[in-house]
Amino acid sequence: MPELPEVEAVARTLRPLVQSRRIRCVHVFHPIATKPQTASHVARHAQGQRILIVDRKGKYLLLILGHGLLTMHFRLDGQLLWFANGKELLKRANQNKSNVHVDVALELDKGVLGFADRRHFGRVHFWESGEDCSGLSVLGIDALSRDFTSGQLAQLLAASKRPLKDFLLDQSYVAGIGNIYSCESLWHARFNPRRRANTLQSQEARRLHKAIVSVLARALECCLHPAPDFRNPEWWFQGLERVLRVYGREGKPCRRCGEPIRRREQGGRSTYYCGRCQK
DNA sequence: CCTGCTACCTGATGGC
DNA sequence: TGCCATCAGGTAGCAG
Repeated sequence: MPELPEVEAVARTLRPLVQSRRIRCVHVFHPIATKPQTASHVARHAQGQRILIVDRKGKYLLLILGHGLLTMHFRLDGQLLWFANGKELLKRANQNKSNVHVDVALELDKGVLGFADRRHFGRVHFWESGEDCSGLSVLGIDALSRDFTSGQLAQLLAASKRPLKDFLLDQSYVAGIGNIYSCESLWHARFNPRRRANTLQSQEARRLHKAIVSVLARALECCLHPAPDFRNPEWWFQGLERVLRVYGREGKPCRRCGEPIRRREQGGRSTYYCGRCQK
């Protein structure tokens, strides 16, 4: 569940389920999911605490506890699951037959929250303070926050010589944009992904800002309708293809000018763009 | 400091 | 069918 809109939809859906619940017990089925922290570190510190706030920063989901916080990062494929109680968790999770994979589970005073990622890229960590989490403290302006204005974006762009695509993927400038929505934003704003950030005029920065905000807003709407269904281990975001204009459309005609969409490796990732109308 | 590359993992898909 | 290569929405760590 990768980029900002997906994590935001998860945070909003999760909030009423866990806010002000107490964590009775932490089960770490696959300790790789807490690396480099140990399973017992996470379990010991989280157990017995109340979840005060469910928050999101960039692509991080935060559970603010009475003391310290849990961070969850889904990387490429991580997801949340929900079980009625500990009994149901143990019956269904990680049994050969059931095929329900769970890496970490928080048994609450009502219900069980599971964190699952078969690929084991995703992570659950405990921190005394958010500042201790390097991935969190390095984040720039959150793309959904009020602070993300076109003026702020213009300033950041002016200070970077990197290609726009790389700039947008770097979470320390603007947090939350990933491979899909960077492609989408650049397509909407009609910028070539290789264009250098500091070559944008202020008018152009405004155009990019508008594209990012509208792309993320539309994706968030899509992610919320229907909302994630944590009870169904098969759940995933539906209908994103509907809102995507360029990502994954290699060879298909550009929806603006008809030119075949190209795919190119940039920064080790696939970038989709129109060679004719993105300048 | 900045930038670019690789490793980290598993599963789905498509060509032969 | 089976086997192999390629691809996947992300980031940490390291070398230059």
